Amino acid sequence: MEGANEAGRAPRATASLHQRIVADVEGKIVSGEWPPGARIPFEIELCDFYGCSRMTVNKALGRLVDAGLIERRRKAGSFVSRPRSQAAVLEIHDIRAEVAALGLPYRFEITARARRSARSVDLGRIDLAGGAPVLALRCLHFAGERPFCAEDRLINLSAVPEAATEPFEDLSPGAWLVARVPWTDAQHRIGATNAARAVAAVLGIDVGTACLTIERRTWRAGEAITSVELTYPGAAHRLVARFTPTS
Amino acid sequence: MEGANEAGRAPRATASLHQRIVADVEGKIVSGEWPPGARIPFEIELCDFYGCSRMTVNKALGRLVDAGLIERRRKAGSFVSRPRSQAAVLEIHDIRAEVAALGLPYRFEITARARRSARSVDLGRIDLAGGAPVLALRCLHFAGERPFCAEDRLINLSAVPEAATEPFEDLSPGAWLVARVPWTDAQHRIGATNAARAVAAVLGIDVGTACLTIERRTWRAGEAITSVELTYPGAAHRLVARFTPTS
DNA sequence: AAGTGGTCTAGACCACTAC
DNA sequence: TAGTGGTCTAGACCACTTG
Repeated sequence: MEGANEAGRAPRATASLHQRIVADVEGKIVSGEWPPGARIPFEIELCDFYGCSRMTVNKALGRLVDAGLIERRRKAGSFVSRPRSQAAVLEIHDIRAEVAALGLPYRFEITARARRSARSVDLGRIDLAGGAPVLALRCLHFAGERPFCAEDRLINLSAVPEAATEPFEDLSPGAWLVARVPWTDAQHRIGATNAARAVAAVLGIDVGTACLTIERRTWRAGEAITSVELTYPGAAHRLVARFTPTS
Repeated sequence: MEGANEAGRAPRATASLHQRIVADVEGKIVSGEWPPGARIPFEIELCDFYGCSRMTVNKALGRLVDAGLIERRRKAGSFVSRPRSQAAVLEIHDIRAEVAALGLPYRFEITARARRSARSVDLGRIDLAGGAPVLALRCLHFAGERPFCAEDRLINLSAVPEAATEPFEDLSPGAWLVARVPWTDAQHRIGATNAARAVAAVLGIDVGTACLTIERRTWRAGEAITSVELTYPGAAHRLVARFTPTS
């Protein structure tokens, strides 16, 4: 075919044509040349410009829709999106990896462990019926000699019965669960609290020190798997998130 | 064509065929039926199964690659990805929207405003050469009668000269920037700090109260746009993030 | 060497919607 | 109603990688 020889295998071969179209249009948008709300060329115009078929242009523009950079309306055309809510991708690293990133040796200790039926105090933390069997764990993570993070976790033993007999010697409860139990949904709540006496004691900080708390609940197919509250000494820790374009 | 009549316009018409293929494969993966590392059917096999052309299957699998659910290797086939790092999507709402979500009336006040050349103290906060013109703003956001969040912002006037004369009457500086300046990269740091006297005074809280701090820096094409530090009274605020599968 | 995915085409029909 | 995007096809060639 003519188009294939003319543009599809163009000398700048390394990138495919639809990738080049994506990059070109993206460049026009982020540079401000095509500002939010502007109409970008119709598919047919881009076909002429790049000397390719409509499918190729359509594929490229489809990716830009997925990326949230443009919106398309039949008969009207394609328009540069107006940014709506920004979304940051917060990577949830394993605590071992967080400590390793600091260049410090990592270890953890299980400081409390109890198998029990879910009590009323648990029900606010994990999405269970009263009386369901749970495993309650407390765990302290160290970076070098210093406590790095205190963990308070509930595991739903109906969903993960193997946890009852797992010693958690090599892998921390979090790492063990991630490796073993696929999750389909989860929720985070991130906040700041003044360290209560008990937390201050285990973390080796003064009472009242600001701490970053991360509460994470995980479900698989609607069934609660685990709920964990992580407490980091505030001065010693920052969550770092990388932005992604509107999505 | 035979395929088009048989499956393309099937009775379950509402979703397109490639969307249905995406949903089907995604279901097999998240349900665990196709565990991480498993090979999924070849394109040709899926073509037979759905009675469609290779392009349609290819489009669907391409989306799953983008979503990080599968990886594809020529000659070998397509495989369910092994989860790497978990990532939570943290939605960065406009503060007005956050307050509105609480059902409270929103307003903000600009409490300080200065145009100056970047000083050494600024350079740690924003990615600029010394002497570059910046706009320094302090802003207080209210939920009802109570202070909700204190904002301390620097704007690079080389990148956004219009900010110099913008009164920020209708839109807060953050909302104004989001609407006006497309960003290409940004970074967040989330931490906890004990309220210093100045912050405690403006937020109406006791000195030492744990506060959630969010530091956000934004760039466009490598040029710093703005840097903002938001301080929320810790007890009054939680960041909520929703999990997404591996990405 | 064979088989897979990666890409592209030229055309088609349809649905939606702006005019 | 006309024009746009949404979707799909049947075939083709290529590049890569595994066996």
